[in-house]
Amino acid sequence: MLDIKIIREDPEKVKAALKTRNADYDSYIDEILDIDEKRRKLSTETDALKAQQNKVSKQIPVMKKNGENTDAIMAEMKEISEKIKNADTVINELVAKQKDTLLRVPNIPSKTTPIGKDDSENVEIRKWGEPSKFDFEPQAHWDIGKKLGILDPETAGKVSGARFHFYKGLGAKLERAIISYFLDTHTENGYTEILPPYMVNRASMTGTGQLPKFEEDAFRVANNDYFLIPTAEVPVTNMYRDDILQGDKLPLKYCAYSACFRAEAGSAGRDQRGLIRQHQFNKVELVKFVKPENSYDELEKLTNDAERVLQGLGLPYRVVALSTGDIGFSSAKTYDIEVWMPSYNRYVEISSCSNFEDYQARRAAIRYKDSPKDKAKFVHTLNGSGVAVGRTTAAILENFQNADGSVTIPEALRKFMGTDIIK
RNA sequence: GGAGACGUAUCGAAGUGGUCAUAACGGACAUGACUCGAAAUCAUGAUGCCCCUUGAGGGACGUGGGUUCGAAUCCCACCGUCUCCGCCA
Repeated sequence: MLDIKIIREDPEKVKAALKTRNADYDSYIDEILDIDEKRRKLSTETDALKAQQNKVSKQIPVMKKNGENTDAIMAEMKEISEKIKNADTVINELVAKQKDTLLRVPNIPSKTTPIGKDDSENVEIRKWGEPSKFDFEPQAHWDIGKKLGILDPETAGKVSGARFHFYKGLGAKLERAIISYFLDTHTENGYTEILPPYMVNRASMTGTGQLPKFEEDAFRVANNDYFLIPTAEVPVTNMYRDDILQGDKLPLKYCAYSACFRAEAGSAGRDQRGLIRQHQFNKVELVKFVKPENSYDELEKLTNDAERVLQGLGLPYRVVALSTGDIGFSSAKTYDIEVWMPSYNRYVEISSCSNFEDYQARRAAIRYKDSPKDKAKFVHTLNGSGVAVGRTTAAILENFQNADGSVTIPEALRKFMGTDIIK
């Protein structure tokens, strides 16, 4: 959520900044300002009435004690009371409308985010390793998985539906090994491990920015107002919703494995085969709560921490800075890490590392104080996949496949797998 | 699922319709005294948050409604916590 104060101060600047997202929020900003003006005017008038009400309410018991008649003054107060009630109803409506509109306006991109209309204008920052080369015709991971008997989307189609998978035997064990390897690496690197709830309430989904605008992307539980989490970012970031943290405890660093659930509305036909786009997938997420002055350094570190696990597996990847037209709704700056995927013959997103600055913190009211006397300030929140597990499985199957259809297990996973090859 | 209790500052907690939410009382915290230093003790002191046209302004007692001239206090709904019973991995 943007600070209403900066919108009030310089609406044109805000509008211009949002236009770099290749979208137009002018009407939202105008509406917010219009409501704001009405609200402030009415609020000031009503506050004066309330001041009078408070004053007289203190006089009434004194008058009664002195045996004076209060009928006239109470009748007068009843009128004021009515006026206040009516005005408060209107104010509440205005506040709700303003908040709802404000919640639908995305974050302002960082000045360091490259300007661009969409993903075609993302900027490659660095590469690690070289795209895998084969002296045979490489197969896609869905074919490898099927032949090895470790991936079974057909049965999942019967049991659940499209975009679900059964992992079997060493396939299931590989997924579990990757999760363990990721978590071990991050905890050794100073992140505290969290296993969060997979269902959260509406306030949490609003806090991180999934609601109110993107409800169709989420799975909602029918008999509760709960949502299946699209990422562990949601429960982990909301751990501190409405809290004031101690400044000397920052930065807080968490890593969390969770299953993730996405409706994938609007992606019909894309990535139909394999593990790339599923309704349910596994992911290890990194989340940080930091002081504003450090947040961009922390973003670099967080991205490096995510890269570390790919390096450990020997998977070739590149890092790109997303352009203003491609960054997510809540983000000010995002680096995507893309792993080389032979079946796509290109790099495919496996992690997205973002600095939200105070956008989520303001929505979720996550603040900190350096000392008890200081004014509470919003923290900056960051998160990034560390990294997507299903896509890692896919990348391992494809990049480390052998001519005979077997797959070599990366060294780092062998202690979890108990084998060096799936065949 | 059934029954009951409870949600007030950093924590415990008092207040159960009015002129103590500048929130009693206690702890924690800060400063000082005592001490080689600490603990204990004594003294003093500060303390949150939100809104605005910054005023001897307004809001805020889990959240949202209602009753009333006036609600932390009474009523309703919801959320959460705890205890007992039932069920259950």
